[in-house]
Amino acid sequence: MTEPPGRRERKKAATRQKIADTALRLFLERGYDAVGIRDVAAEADVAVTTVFSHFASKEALVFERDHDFEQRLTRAVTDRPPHEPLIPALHREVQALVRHCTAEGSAPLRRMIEGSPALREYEESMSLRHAQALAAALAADPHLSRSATACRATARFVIDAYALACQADDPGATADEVFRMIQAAWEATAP
Amino acid sequence: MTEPPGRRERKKAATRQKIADTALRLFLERGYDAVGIRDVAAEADVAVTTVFSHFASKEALVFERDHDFEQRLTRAVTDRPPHEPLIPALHREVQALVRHCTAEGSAPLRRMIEGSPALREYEESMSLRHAQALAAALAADPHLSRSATACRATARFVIDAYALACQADDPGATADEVFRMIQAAWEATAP
DNA sequence: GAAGGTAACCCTAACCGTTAGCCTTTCACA
DNA sequence: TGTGAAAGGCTAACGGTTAGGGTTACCTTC
Repeated sequence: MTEPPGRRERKKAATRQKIADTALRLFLERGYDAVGIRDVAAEADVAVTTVFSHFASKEALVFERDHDFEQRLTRAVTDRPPHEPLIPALHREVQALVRHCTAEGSAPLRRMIEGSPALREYEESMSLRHAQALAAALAADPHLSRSATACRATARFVIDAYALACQADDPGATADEVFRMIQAAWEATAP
Repeated sequence: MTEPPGRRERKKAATRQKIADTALRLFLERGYDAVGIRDVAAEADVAVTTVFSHFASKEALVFERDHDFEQRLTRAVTDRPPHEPLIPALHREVQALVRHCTAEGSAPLRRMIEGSPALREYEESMSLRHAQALAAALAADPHLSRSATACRATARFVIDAYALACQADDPGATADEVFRMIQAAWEATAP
């Protein structure tokens, strides 16, 4: 993953990283709204067009590492031991993700996101994509012969659990409680 | 509600309506992305600033009548007969809302919304607000002594049911199926 | 190792949604 | 009738985003 696949791609990755690091630093220093794309570009010493060739939007600069999220959720489904029940596997993974997102170091970032309507909206739309990916993973699992609707609903419920837990006072307990509900909902779909 | 409370307010309402009608017509004629705010303002014969004094954003022009939505959901909770079970009441209301949204005349509008990422994202963020209002209504109901987490989760599940049903091939059956899951989830939270 | 192709990057200028500042008209109410 | 305020208008600008067109640096192939 970190091996050199050619100078060109290494330079590209370095540029991307420099932009992301600079952006996050400026956002945290001065506030998201107070920093313009032109500021980020200038500070990272690249052109504005270069920023947008690496990131689809200003908001995307903040959520650089969210590829993980989707993959971790779907892998919690696809990579679980055979015959391991689905919901506890998802529960465990969500708990880990919630801990990651409510960890000490993430507090300023979290506060920034909650403070910006644009960022909250963007995060919401990411959640929708994650739910769709998770629904696809559920539908593809041969051990779970559930309807497409049941898969889609369960996927959204799991994303809801994550979102609720991240904002809750006691994230762990909240995730536990919501997953009790999800477990019951899932069992109600048994064929 | 439709009585004349003074000329000024009538004129204001007329302006607002004219803007909304013009916008929707132009959007459907030429496509959402192909119509600018300046076009809408010119065609409605008002200033751009007037458009934004009536609507918070371009997307809001499309969802003019969504105040209904939130109120209908919360009223399905607050106005239901005493001791009527919660979930069937919500189920019935969601079915009605889904029928409304998948009716014949709504097809072009629906297609337009689905075709624009900006509109989809906006609708998502509206959903979040609706879920919060519904969660508040659930938490306030004296007959349902459930935890705040249970209320919030159930509210999101209900919104999920609506969203899934609106996009499904068979909206009615989809809502039924998801509400069977919600019923089970809700029962699992009984104190 | 030289030649050609192309990916990454730069610059300029613009588009579009949105807002600020300030002015004019029109209504409500004393 | 006069006065304050709300609704609306005009102009200019800001900030995210993109198009167009050029330059450099890397990879490939001979």
